[in-house]
Amino acid sequence: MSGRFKRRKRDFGGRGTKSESSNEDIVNLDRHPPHLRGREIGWFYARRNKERRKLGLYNKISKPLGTVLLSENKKEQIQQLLKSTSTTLERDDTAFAFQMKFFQMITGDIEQKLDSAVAVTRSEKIDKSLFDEFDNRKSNNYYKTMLLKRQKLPSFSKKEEILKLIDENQVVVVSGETGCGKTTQVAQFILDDFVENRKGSLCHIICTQPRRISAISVAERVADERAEPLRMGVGYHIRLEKELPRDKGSIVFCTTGVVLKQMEKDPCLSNVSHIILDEIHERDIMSDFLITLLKQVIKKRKDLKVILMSATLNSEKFSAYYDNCPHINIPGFTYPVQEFYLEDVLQRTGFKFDDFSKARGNRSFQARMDNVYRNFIEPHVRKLEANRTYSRDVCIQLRNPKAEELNIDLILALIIDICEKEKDPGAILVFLTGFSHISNLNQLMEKSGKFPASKYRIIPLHSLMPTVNQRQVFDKPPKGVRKIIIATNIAETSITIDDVVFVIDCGKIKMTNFDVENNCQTLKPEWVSLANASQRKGRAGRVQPGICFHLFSRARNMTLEQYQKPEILRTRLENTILTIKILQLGKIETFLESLMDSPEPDAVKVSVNLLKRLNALDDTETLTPLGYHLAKLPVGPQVGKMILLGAVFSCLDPVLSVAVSLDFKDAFVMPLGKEREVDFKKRELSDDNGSDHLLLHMALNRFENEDYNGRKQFCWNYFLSCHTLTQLQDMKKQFMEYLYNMDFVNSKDPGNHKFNVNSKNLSLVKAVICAGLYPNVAVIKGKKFRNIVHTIEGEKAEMHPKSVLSKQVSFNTPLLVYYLRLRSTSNFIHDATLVHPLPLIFFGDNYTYNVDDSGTTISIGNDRLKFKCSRSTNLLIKELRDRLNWFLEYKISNPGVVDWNGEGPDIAILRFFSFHFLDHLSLK
DNA sequence: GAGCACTGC
Repeated sequence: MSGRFKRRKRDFGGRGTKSESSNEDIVNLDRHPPHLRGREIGWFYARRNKERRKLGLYNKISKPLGTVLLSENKKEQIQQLLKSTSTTLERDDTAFAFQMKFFQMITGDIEQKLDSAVAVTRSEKIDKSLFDEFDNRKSNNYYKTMLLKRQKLPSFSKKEEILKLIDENQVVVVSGETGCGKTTQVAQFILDDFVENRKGSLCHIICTQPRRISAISVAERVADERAEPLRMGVGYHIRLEKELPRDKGSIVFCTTGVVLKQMEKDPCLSNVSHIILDEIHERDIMSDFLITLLKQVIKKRKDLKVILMSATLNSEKFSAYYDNCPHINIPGFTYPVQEFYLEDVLQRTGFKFDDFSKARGNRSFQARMDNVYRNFIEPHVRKLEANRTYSRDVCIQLRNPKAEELNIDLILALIIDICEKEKDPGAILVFLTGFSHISNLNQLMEKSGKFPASKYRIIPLHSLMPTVNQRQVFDKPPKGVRKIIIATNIAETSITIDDVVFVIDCGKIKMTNFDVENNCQTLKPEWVSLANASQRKGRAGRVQPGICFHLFSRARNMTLEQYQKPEILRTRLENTILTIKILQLGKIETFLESLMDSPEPDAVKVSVNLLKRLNALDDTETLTPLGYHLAKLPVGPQVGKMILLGAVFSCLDPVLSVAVSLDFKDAFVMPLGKEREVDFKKRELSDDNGSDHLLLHMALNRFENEDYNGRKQFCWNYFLSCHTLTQLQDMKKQFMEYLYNMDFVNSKDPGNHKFNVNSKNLSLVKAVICAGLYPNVAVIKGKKFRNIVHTIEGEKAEMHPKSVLSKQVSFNTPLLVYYLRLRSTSNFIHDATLVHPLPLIFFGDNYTYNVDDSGTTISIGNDRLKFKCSRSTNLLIKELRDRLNWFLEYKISNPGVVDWNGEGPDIAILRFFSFHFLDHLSLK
């Protein structure tokens, strides 16, 4: 048995994969091939340089970044330490015991677990009490009035048909537009039917919702309709908040993620009789995942009923996916909304675009695109000309390529026009793409002088603006005052404003995508889908007939996609892959191929490779002990690793603050026009510590240490959202629960001193952040920081202006780690922490060294980061690094609270590492 | 010099 768990040469960071290039021949050529002409030559060099950068051949990363120096005194200390700890780190027996336990946890598959599924059990006593309760309620006056209202909903007329279909089939698709009442009624139909037939104890319904707010509000609504408080027959369960109803004879509204997490423990969904998946047409990852997973579950649980609910458009797709299961459509009810398009708006306002020939960026490219547009629009304009429904001017404007760009002046003209001509005093809701457009329009409206406060209430609405939580969005304004809301697509689903009568839809939406080739996320405006356009339109008809203006032509409307791309095709897949693994769904590719829409194999490969590099998956794509823990934590793998190391290094509180802020969202708000002030306050709070991540810690830490009034004041002073900070605080507590269940901590208070021995040691906290975020490393390019950095993948990137580092001018290290790189208007790194070389040398993967005439060169991460040092320094660092990584791997495989006051030799290494080393290493 | 929107026992 000895040697089975021998100290391995592997890094804690895991093995890496060699970078590959399909263009090696190009990279190696010095000059372009002679047959190329003109622009082709330029493209050749651009492409070559990009490839070279990716291979690390063409930037300063290829050279050593400096020399690592250790003082003689320090060397002496390390030698002592190595001597004193050399014999004690092999603990084969305990490690092996854990391995066996772990092996049992990760092998096996979901089929086995499903085999043990049992049907929901019946209790006649409960059946009777539920029946009596229901019978009593029928004479309750409030219930009766609510019932009258419910009976007016279109879904009520289909009640018997829906029940019959569900009774006769295991899977049913119910489709219907907003207003048909399917979300609130279908679950009640089922429950009431069971109760009335004296089998209420057999009924426990889960209904999933894609958003937290809808889960709560639907639950409250349904409980109200049943004239009972929450937690009797109706409840909800979302992350961090739950009001659960009784076990039997009840309905729970959950977010999809909650159900998926529950299925990690109980894939059979024991005790559940019906699962309703609502809003599945939105195609978010979690419901796509659940739809596929349920396909396996229902094979073994024949008594479990699945009801898929979607919008009407495309609902056949879901039915087809479930072997053409029966499908019922409920007609919707909303007030009629008249739709107008760009040509109508131009006619109405007489608006004229700028001359399109004015230079806009890359001229030749633009000229080509302009031509494409003119060819596209010409047939449509010809038709309009023939019909003579629109003026000559309108046709001229439609031919202008600028007609396809988002034009704030046009929107302003339209708003003014509505305000002048439309007698109805209803609110106007404008859909824009983002912060800058909202800000611009707001300014233009102010400057125009046509919107005095006495007659208009203008409300910008964006997730980063404090207005989101304010009442004024929903309040009906006084008589004679018109409300104008300028919003992002937050007003499409998340925020519902009832008194809207006019909608202006700019036709664009910002979408994230995952660019596999460049291994980065993108955020770019795109045309809306028909589903978006119709959702936006629907916002005008909630209380009375309305009008919707789409700012694109009818010709463009014909080309729009029906739906947005499913989320699973637009995002990184690390979390999805970990979920597949923890649910024991077998081979990653096989499961992903069985989804309704499968991600590209390359996208899967990129994510699998990162997970291997993080040492979460081994070469056979099996979870490692680290991977097992990461899959249990509801965060991305890098943030999860950071949390685990925060526990081991006893700096848990600050690391948790950073982790939850990165994974959820930071708490900073951005009132319109206060951008500079916010930046200033952020820098003040960050105290020049060279880290956006520590800033997140500072914000939460200061908040937690204040009393109620102090918190309010603090949030006000530093542009922070009290609500978000409280949520973050709750999330920290939730992670303590997880860590407690995993045995990494033995109490649930994140501030407990036992887990925060080193929390004031910010160098150590930074090192833990670095260990988590690796391999997201970048090198600052010049001596003077001009915001330009190179990632170690060889991508050129720019520091995002919101980062505190974007204003910093001098640096004591050329290295930084980051969480998010997002390509929007530029390739931006959104957040960063400056790090010294040593944490990278210790936590990076693929440590190698090379000795030649010029001395010793250490390199990290497949030769992407190089440092010079003396021979003896290299040997010491290497040995210390091996010990540390071995110990960390041991700790992860054998979770337990690290006793920092203990005298064990392993503690000696951790203590040495955290107290004596991190900032004392100089780089020349 | 810039920030679509969601979500996790």
